[in-house]
Amino acid sequence: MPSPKRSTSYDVARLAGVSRTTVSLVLNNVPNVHISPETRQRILEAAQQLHYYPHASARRLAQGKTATVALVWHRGPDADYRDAFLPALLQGITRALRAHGYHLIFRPLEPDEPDDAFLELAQGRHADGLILSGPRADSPYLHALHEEGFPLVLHGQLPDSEIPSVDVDNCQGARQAVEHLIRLGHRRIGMITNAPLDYVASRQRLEGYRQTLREAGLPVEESLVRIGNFDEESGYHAMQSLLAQPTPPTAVFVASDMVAMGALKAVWDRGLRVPDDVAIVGFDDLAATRFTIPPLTTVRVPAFQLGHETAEQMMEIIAHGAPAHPHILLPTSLVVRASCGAPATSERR
Amino acid sequence: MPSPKRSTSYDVARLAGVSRTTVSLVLNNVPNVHISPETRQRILEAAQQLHYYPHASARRLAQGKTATVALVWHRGPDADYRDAFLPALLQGITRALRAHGYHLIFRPLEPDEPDDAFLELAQGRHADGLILSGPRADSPYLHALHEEGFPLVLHGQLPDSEIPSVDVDNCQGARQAVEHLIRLGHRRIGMITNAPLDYVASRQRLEGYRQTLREAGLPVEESLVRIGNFDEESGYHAMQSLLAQPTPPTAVFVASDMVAMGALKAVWDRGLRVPDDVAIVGFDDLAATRFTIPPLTTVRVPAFQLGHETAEQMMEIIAHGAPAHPHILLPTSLVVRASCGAPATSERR
DNA sequence: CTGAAAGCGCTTACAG
DNA sequence: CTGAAAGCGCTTACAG
Repeated sequence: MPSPKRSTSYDVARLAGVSRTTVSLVLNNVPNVHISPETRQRILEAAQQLHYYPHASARRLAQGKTATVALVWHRGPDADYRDAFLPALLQGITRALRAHGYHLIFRPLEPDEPDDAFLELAQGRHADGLILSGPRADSPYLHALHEEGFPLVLHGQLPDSEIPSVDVDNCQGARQAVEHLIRLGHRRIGMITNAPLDYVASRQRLEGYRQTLREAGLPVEESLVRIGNFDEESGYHAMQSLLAQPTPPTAVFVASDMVAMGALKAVWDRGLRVPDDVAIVGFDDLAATRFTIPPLTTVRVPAFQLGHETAEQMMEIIAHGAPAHPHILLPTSLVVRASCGAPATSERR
Repeated sequence: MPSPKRSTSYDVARLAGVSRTTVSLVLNNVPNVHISPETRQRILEAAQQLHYYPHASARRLAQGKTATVALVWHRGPDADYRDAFLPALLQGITRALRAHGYHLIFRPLEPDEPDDAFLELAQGRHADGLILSGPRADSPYLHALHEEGFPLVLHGQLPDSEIPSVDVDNCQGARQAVEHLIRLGHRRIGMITNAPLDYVASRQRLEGYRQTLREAGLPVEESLVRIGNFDEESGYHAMQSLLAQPTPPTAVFVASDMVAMGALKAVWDRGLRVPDDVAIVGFDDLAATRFTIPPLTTVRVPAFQLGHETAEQMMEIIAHGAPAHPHILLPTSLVVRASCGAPATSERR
């Protein structure tokens, strides 16, 4: 059964004895338009009585904007990892958008979809702007869209891209982890990356690790670095390989919690103990890190703030064109638990 | 700078030398309308040459539908718990919607928002249907919306509600957990609920536990039941209380993984061992359960399928009105790890 | 097989 | 301070 006929602004105008113009002006609270309080009141009452709600599609067409932003969520080999941040990120994004009266379209991009499948959202003007999370590369489509002036914000980074972006400060995060280990007295500190080095975050975390060693006057030995690949298994093998050396590291910075869980297991399986034989610091602060043995010291990624800041960036672009600060990096923080062997602040189980 | 002027169906019509009607017919592939292949071809080429994409807002207004569904995500005291399922659920929903050409609006409802804040989506026709996840109660608003014939699907259940729903079979899940413990030889099996009993899922899981004991000829003792409250702390206290009894249970079904993690800790802190002194089976199959000590045997909730089925339910309602099966329950499955003490299939660390 | 015209329900200069 | 009219860009009976 069709729903009872919706009332239109015309119905409200007739009932209130005014024109549709006036109805629109009043209901939208248009500023600098003085309308007598009585008229205003009459219109408000009529609208209420008729259960009138402006039709979104009609508004959008007339206004030429959708008051909607879309989040394009790339699913890659790091899907599990990124999914862990999705809820907090979404909360940050939607909270910020709501404050500006915007809605969010969520659009995951499956691995089997063409890389430009999300363009439809922009070309068909389903949204006024696109937040792109985890794009693989700066495709020509993306570039063209940006050149056209269509509002775009990257969550994450693309090398040499002019598209505004918001990301976590990967280099700083790595520094916090490594500085902490140095402060605890470690001199032979290894690293397992979160992912292959064609990922920007991977390179940045590695660079942060190297910088910190250098500044502390410690040697940077390539033999202490292994490349992780998102999952526990990669961490397991990487740690095995590190421990198999003649002089293994006494501490390892693993740039991903997921990878770190595999690394933890590798230490155990070799009959060694964390943190006594090998100290470990992770990256991300996933929920599960509180339940590992021992609980994992890690670098916290502020997912909610990332979402919030990304959406605010978008709002600024929609309102004023280019943003004041096109490339934003959010600070990380170290969460000290037991796996690093810092006794004072650890949360031992 | 404003983007270069978009071309309209009028531009395409002119370039192809036809009317806008024909353009629309061709581009939308309207069936049972025969148009000469040459004309068709000419229109397609014109559209491509002009980079023409139909304007979504105009289409929506003309067609009277948005091809959009909104997911209303209630954030309550169980926010952390539900967030764990969000990524897989979203993937299930969007995958199903996409197959029908629909988009998804994600709309979290914060605790401080009025309970009917989501109505705006329906009243303003921002979407053609609403998926409500975790509504607290069958509010009059909800009822009115449903009476009007507006497409509504519940993810979860509301007692005595006529609104179509999709949920996991909580009772079956509880049975699988308890039957497994009985099969392992346990006779004194306790239970800690996932939440207070005003939550439907809580009541159903408790009922499944009781039924299973009864059918196995085991006594149903209220002294072996405790009420959990979503978080680890509640599980910690509940388990303490169970163990403090003269004859504590040898196994406990904890109807939530999060609560079960607290319960695990309580067992350890009392100097007992899992599963040797107390066997534990959880519920949900959260990612973290693989990292607890020992890894948790648990009842798997099929989050992706829940999302997929919910969206399919919505599509059916939008297409044909009332669905054939208004209340759908999806099956759970037992994931055997180490905490239950079943040696054969355990995944010991 | 194709076109002229009305309509979807708003907003917004433009007059008065 | 308020209204008549045009316009947003499509789709869809209705004719021919």
